[in-house]
Amino acid sequence: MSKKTTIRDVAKYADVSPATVSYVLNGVKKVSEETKLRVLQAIGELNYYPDFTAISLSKRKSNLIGIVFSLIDNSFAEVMRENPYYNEMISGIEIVARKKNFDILITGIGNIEEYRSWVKKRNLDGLLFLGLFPPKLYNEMKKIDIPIVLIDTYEEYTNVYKNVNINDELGGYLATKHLVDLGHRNIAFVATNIKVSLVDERRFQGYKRALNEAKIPFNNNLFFETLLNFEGAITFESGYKIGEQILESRENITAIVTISDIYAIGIINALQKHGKRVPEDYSVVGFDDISMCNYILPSLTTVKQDIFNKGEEAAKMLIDAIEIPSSKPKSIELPVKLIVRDSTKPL
Amino acid sequence: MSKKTTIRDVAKYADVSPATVSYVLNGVKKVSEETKLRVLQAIGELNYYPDFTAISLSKRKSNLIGIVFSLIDNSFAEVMRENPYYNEMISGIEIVARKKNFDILITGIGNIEEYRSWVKKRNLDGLLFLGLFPPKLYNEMKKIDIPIVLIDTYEEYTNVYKNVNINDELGGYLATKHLVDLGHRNIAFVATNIKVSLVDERRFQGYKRALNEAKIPFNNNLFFETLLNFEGAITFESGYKIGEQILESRENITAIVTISDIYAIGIINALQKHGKRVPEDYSVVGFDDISMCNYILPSLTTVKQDIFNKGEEAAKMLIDAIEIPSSKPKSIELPVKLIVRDSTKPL
DNA sequence: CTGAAAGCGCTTACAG
DNA sequence: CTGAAAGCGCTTACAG
Repeated sequence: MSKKTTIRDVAKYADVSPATVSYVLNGVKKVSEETKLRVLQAIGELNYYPDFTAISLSKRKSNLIGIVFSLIDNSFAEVMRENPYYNEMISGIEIVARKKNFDILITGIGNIEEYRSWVKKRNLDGLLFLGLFPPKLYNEMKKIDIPIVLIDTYEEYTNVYKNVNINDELGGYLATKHLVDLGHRNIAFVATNIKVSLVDERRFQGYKRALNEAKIPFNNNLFFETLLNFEGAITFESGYKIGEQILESRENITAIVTISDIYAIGIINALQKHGKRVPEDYSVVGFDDISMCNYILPSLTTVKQDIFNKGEEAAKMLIDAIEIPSSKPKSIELPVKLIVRDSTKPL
Repeated sequence: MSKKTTIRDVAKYADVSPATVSYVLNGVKKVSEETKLRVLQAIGELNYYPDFTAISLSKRKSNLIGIVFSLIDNSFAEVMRENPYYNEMISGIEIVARKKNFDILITGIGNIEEYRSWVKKRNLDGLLFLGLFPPKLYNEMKKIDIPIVLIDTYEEYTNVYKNVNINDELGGYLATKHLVDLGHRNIAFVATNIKVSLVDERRFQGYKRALNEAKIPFNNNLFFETLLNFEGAITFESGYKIGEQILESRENITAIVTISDIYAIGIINALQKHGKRVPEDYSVVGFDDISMCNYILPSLTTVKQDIFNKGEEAAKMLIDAIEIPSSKPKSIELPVKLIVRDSTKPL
């Protein structure tokens, strides 16, 4: 194996100093056209690629973005495993990161100590947080002086960090309004946990607004939560269990609003396995519009959000913040849209 | 913002040289118990975290593993987007990487030039390739002197690199045998492209072996391919289209073997939308056993592979190779298992 | 057992 | 417009 080509080799070859090579590489200072050409040619002939590690060390900038997942069982396994949601998001992030010459590092964070050491060790330029984290972590974040963009989080943190969200309240409203318009009155709402997930809380507000407008009183027996703490993932399995609870309910439920397509699919499966039909017996609305929605029977009515674009926007925001460090906290709110398919029908 | 704590600060605080701090950090050479204690304490009190960038530069080792996806449209978007397969795999990789103090960098590779510069720039310690790449890339790989583990690839490359696979031939055999045992004779086989994907080719061999054993002649009209080149992703959509082709077939097909659950689900959807029933009119077998298989109706009979474990094994193999560079090319073949659910029935 | 010094491959005031 | 030199934060022969 040959020795690595360094800036010094290029300098020697082009008969200039390493500093000059660095100048042309960085487009800094005025280097004469003639010299620049010689250097560029040397770079080409020697097949030279600058070493990012060295650049990071001397520039104090790594061109590395960390994507942080909340953890379960010491791996982001559970969170990502079933839900194509995260695939899409990461895809969006990656595409803009690469365009801007950043690489992405993915990790799950199990505890604060792990987080702290990880960020410090790697000299990350910026961080993207996906989803919900324990409050302690947000405090820890403040101590670390790099740009952070939060995705799918609300409330107190919003005022401190940048973030990108969708109009969750409207999403909950549209889903519910759709069912109300179809004549449904006993509409269940299925969330993870609205105390813990402010995203779900907003959607729940939208649900209540739609009921309110239709003069339908809120009935707490129609409200279902799947999780008790931060450690829950959205899985088909927990959707399925909620489906069974709905079957046991005495509230004469005819329609169901959920905060995730995964839940909706799990619920529908439970209903169908117990001999109920969708949408004849129950109308069901999902949330997200993952591609699968089109390929189950019945196809799933859902609130669409552009997850890929969410990833893109978050990455752009972060990279902007990295490049112009003065930028202030701000929020982007992306639109949502109701997609009507075959899992809902008039009562 | 306070200045970063360096090894020098620690050294000063503990009243030793930076070299000594480095020794205790690396557990190298014998440092006296007493000195070591002082250093450790200084590290704790100053809240010191070694800078990986600096370590990388001086050790010539980044503790970074690259996960490389094959690309479409300049992002790994399409490949990953619909298929939870990759989630699981990455989860498995991440969990062992983190345990061993490696971080993972994710990228898609659009062209060779991009690949080359990416690997060189980042001083990656090792590479994991997911899926299929153009032959040119394999040649390029050889030139770069770092450990590589290929996942889901076969043939000439196998002899050069390490890789982890499953017993694909057996998978194809088990799926087909199951249908044969149920009395089916006209069994379709759906692949991406067996010229391009040796994985699919092996499964196809298994399919033919099962037919052979049952004295059923191979009928080329029962063989369906979805892709024409390297650029295809496995999507519900292409499964759906194959489903429509199957409906149009005059071969009196009663059963279908596929190389992916995603295809199977797309196919079933097409069949159902056109008024056919599964398994009454068609028995369908998937491949992979993604979690969704349990939550569609009918639940999907499939060939299970442990994707998570595949990721773990690949990461272990790679890290071993990084730590003991002498290790030779080798292969791991993971088992497969038929999971019978409701999408298949006796003819 | 411990430390001074050179080096990893780049960047960047500073001087000319 | 160009270069010598110091520095980024570590590691590692080498010497003692």
